[in-house]
Amino acid sequence: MNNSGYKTKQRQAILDFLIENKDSHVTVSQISDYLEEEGTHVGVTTIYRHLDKLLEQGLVRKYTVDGTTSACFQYADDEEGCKEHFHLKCEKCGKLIHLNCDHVSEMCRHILGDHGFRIDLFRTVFYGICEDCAKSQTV
Amino acid sequence: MNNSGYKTKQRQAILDFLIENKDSHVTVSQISDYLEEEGTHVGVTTIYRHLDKLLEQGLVRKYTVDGTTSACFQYADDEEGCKEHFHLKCEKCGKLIHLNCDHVSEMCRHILGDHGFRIDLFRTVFYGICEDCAKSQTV
DNA sequence: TTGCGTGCAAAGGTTTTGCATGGCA
DNA sequence: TGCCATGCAAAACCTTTGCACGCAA
Repeated sequence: MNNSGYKTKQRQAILDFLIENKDSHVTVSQISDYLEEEGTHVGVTTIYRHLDKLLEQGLVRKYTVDGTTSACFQYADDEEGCKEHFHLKCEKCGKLIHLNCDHVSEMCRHILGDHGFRIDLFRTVFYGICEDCAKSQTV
Repeated sequence: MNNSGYKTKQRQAILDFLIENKDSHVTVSQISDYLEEEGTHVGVTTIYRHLDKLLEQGLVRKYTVDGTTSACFQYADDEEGCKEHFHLKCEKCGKLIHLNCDHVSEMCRHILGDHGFRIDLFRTVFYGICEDCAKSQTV
């Protein structure tokens, strides 16, 4: 039943990094760059292959964020909190804000209950203008 | 004030196809293939460039759908109201739902008030699964 | 005629595949 | 030892850019 294959240092390094960053999402190049800096070189081929396996096992999620060219991966923490994770993307400065908010979670349930639409939280991005940019713009 | 440029048969052919398929989304290669079959060859470069312009003008929307590698485009009709309501995009059937809902508007104000983020309603799209697809999927 | 529009080719970036070697069990 | 894992190189894609030519106004 254990289909996770051999225990190798590459697999562990990738998994460690994903877990370490489970509150946000990372790209393959980010994983690659980080491991390189750590002194643990892992070929991108290996990273892609492990991510594919982890996807099948449901240990990570894959999604694309509008405006980016590469896929994003995030460790799939099965515990409560992580499913209520939203993204706010500032159209001005490009900043990506990770938002945990009860109001938004509730709206989500409302849309499912009253409109029958199940929102994919990991894929949905709110576009707009962040606080900092709004300030500097108004001036 | 008319920034739509010259009237060319390529531009018209692309626009026609988008309008014809305004109920779902299409990829660049689908546009290219269709026009090729129609006997109207249009280079992909031209298609990309027109789509970029149409995006700027707000005449089309751009999406990414999980499982696909290429971007999806959809004609944006009824321009008016779209600045005042949300959009739900079904990842299964491609349907675009225009949602007028007080709950959601309120959440919008909450995000502006408590998180300082002004959501751009025209650009923001909620990805997910619509009621019909959810039913047929569960069987 | 003027200047944008077009399309080919090439470049840039991400992801996948082939194949020989390396390493876990 | 037997296999899967790894990583390099190359291929396969999607998208963008450079440049010369075409065409709308």
